[in-house]
Amino acid sequence: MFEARMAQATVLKRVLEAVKDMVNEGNFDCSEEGICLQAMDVAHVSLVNVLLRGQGFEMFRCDRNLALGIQLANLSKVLNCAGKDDAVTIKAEDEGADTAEFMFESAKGDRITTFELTLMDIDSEHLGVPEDTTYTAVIKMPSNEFRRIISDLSTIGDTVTIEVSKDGASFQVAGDIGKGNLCIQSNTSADKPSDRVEITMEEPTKQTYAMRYLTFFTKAAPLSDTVTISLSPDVPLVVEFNIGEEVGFVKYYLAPKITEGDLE
Amino acid sequence: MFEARMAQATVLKRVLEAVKDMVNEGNFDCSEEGICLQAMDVAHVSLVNVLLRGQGFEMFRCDRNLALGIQLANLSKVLNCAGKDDAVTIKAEDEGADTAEFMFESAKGDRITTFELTLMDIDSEHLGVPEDTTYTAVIKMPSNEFRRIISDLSTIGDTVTIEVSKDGASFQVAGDIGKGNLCIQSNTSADKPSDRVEITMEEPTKQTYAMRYLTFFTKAAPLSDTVTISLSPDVPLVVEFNIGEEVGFVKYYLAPKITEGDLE
DNA sequence: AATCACTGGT
DNA sequence: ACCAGTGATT
Repeated sequence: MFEARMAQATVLKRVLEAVKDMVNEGNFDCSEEGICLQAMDVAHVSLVNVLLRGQGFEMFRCDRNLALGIQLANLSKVLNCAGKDDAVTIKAEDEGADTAEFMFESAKGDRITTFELTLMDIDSEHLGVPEDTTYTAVIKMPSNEFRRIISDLSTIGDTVTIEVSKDGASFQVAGDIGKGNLCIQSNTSADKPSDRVEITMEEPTKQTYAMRYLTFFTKAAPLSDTVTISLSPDVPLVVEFNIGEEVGFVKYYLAPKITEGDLE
Repeated sequence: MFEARMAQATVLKRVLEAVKDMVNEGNFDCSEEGICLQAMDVAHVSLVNVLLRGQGFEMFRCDRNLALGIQLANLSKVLNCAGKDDAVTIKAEDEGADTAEFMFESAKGDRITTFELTLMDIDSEHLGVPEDTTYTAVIKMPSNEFRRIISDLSTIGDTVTIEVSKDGASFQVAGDIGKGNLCIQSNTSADKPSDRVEITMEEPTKQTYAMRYLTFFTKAAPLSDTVTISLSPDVPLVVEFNIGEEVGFVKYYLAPKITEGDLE
């Protein structure tokens, strides 16, 4: 038996908003640790890794590990039926469950909605989620600022070069109408901690990425006030949004583009 | 070398909002006087004349006259990447520059964005901007009120007749669903000077104009609290928005429609 | 009043 | 997946 209750269904809703445009289907791997989803986008270019820890739930019970194979568009539809302040309870049988139940309860308890979502068998492709990598450059900034940067620059071109040097971090783009270059500096003294920008650099780093995927990644901004972007030469970029203090995270990975500079 | 810095990028942004729907491309003529843009709409029916005086800038340096040929949609895209309180600096080389640089600096100075916009050669068609004309009727009113009048009346018909007489100014429209007639009177005693309406009349004047272009003209309303509309029989109407005290202006010209009345 | 963020619709 | 309209916020 698997059963978990989350006070804020909107958290789950936002998680789905953060992945559904990129990934069609995935296994929600339930274990004592929590619920984990790892999947690649349709083009197998980028990877998303979601964890909702058991302790982030009001109630969490997982007798045996199980994988709930879900069409994300369907779950998203279901979650859109949750009210503003609804709590959500997820239930599934242990053995060969072919449905999962999602129950929404309004804050006042005067409305209960349940959905049974048909599960599917999904091959859990082996995904090489990079672990314990150290990065040569890390940028922490307000997630809305990151979203704005990507949205602005995407009007100019479809690849972005991120360069971290002692001068700060710069986002560079080139396209038909011209070039753009946006620089930000560390700002560790903003009034609100969530407005702060922290750029840490082991060594100067410059890599190029496909804008399209970074645009997908910014869909997770509503989950978190801040985002952390970690890069190193020739290894996948990580864009990480933490959920609550210890509730979980959404991490995206994206390999850099091979640029002419790399061939020299 | 041309270099100019304006404290409020939003002024430039609004100027572009005021012209880009009407005009596709134009030369920004830079001289010691300032930056001037004159262009006709795509149908060559109306004319827009923008001046940003050098003294309206925090810094203005123009060693030689030069014409920056710009696709207005592209510049508008770039300006939309400016933050709310950003300053903007425009730079171009003197000789055969094929790009212009637009640099935005956030108020706190912790974010700098630069764009290099590709320039193009644009034939400066000779535009007969009417000068030193005296008008038989002039209406000065709050720009939002003018915007509202045009927006309201445009739902009824596609031409508007403006009539200034000793009774005030009236805007008349006729269409399938009926007729509209909106009258305003001088009101020189409103608390806020910008709320005042001043109608001055040399002689009674009545002319008809295409609504479509007046609607374009109202896009400049965010630039100025007040608008001045000047008309005379059989010469182009002028709709003028001043920018700041002495920063510059946006003026639109539109020839009256030949109406049956004129043929009598 | 204007800008931004969010939601819902195409 | 994008856009536009609406609502909240400064």
